[in-house]
Amino acid sequence: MAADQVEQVRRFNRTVAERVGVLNDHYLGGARPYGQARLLWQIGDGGTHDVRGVRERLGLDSGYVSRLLRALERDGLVTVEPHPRDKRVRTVRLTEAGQRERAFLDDRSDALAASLLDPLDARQRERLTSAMAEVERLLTASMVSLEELDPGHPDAAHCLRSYAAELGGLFDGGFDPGHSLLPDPGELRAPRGLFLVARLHGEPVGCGGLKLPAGAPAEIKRLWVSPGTRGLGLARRLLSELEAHAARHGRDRVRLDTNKALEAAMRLYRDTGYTEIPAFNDEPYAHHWFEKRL
Amino acid sequence: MAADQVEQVRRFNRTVAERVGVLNDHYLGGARPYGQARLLWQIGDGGTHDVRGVRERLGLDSGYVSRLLRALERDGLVTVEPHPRDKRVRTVRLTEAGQRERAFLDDRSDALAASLLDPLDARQRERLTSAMAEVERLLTASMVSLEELDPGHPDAAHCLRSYAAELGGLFDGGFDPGHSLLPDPGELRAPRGLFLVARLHGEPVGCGGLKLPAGAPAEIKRLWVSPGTRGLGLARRLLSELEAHAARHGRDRVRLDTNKALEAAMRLYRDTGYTEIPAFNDEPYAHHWFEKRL
DNA sequence: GCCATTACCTGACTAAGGTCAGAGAATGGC
DNA sequence: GCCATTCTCTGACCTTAGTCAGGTAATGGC
Repeated sequence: MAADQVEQVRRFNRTVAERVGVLNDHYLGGARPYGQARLLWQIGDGGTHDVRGVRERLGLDSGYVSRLLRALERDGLVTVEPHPRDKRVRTVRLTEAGQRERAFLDDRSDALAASLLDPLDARQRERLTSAMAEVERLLTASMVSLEELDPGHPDAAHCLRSYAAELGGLFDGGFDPGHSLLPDPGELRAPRGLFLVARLHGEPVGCGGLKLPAGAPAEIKRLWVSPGTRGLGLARRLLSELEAHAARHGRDRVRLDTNKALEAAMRLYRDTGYTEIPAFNDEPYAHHWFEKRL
Repeated sequence: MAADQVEQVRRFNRTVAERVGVLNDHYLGGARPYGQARLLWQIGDGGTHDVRGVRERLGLDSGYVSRLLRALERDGLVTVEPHPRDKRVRTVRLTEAGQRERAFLDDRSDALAASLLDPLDARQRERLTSAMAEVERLLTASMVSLEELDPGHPDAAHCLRSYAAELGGLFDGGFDPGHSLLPDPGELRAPRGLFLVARLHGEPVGCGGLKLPAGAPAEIKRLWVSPGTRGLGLARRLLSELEAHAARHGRDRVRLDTNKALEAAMRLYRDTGYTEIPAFNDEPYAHHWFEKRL
């Protein structure tokens, strides 16, 4: 890794995290302690929420949240009631005053953002916001982790279901994995193959499988990226990781088949060094076959 | 201001401040409390520093710093000694253990930065770091504030000295403000004119003066931006602010003269709507004269 | 030599953010 | 109906990051 890139990231962390933090304190501080504000924000704007769920999303201690809720209750910003169906669980909702407070915090946040944009001219604002979007996008991409999972794992299954559902909508005549050449994802289990799941904040957001048939090229299967995380280069990363696994298992070629409806996928294959070859299987859903030498 | 830009800035603040913060805690937390780490960092890598100076740069309470120093001293990371020439002042320096600790924090910071870059491919790293540099640059630009100061104010005087020193190096035959048409910056004092100083973190980093002669167009003088803050659009901002002042004082034209050595300045003038006109004064250091209708 | 000022230290205090170990009530599986 | 589990709450406790009001020693201007 280039040292000047590391240095740039460090400088960014220092200046931005610090300066934005200072401004944050200036604009939002004083109004309400950070913990309470976070809670207020998470509870949202009117609906009821399980305390449990809120706690989980914020990753806070149960006792701590309880105390924060008492504080907000004392100030008349929230009401807490037992869940109608499970009286162990308690639900929380904002009162009108709570919604006003939340709107106030919202305004302060807007004011903070505006104070950053205000001294800049139109062109600079444009450049700042698009650079911010880029940083955000790439940081998000870098928070995605890949993990080798059993295809039967709930997260893997989730991805496979999403994959099938999406293809069902795209292919003429739908898609039924039971009719494909890979009716059983168990073929993507060691030692006959492997299955990778990509996660963002713990949620599965993509997957890819590799078949490792004995004495034959490895084969990419079930490459999928969730709609919300496209454009992060995730498919490319899954693909290159699967290729690395294939190489580690002694294969010098990787093959795959794909459907004509999957144009973005085919573009990816061509961009990353795959070339189209004649059909090497009789997968009913495939129109194109590709190969790459590793 | 565009609402979607405000929204983008807010999203950026949330995700970046939070995510980088979390990673920061993960990598740097536990090692040493933030306050101590900051102090350790500021004391630097071997030399001695006045406690006073360190405190000032970090903007911390004297009592607080004293306590932090005691803690670092207890851990054998720093030694504190009276200043040889002024025994009220105390100087602090890192011990060897302190330097090791600082190097350790340094490594952790590098590891943090690397952990962000690591999952990305070369192209993405390139894009991330350049977007980070852009964000940093523009946020720095937006932290610059303009203030109307008396030209005799120490910060104003600092800018004027720097201006003269720089021109002295650039012009054939040097530059002596005493020989220019504005020997006395007092002409840039209300009601005959005004003087703006740009500050970044309190330090003066640029200036610009406006002469408001009765019954004549306003005149831009002494426009200067410190070398370290060039490329932030600061000159453009000073210029447009001065023009706004001129308009507020009822002028419909602004004029200025400049030296042929100041190519960047002339580019700026042309870019922002100035057109070259015949000499309107006999300024000995000028080769070009410009005017803009407001 | 006096005295205001400067630099630092100490003690007392505060608020926020958080952890941990139960207690108590409700629930679900058997 | 019993019992382990789940969910929330409470009390006790801790660390960090400060702030504020003096106190002490050294210094510099007069």
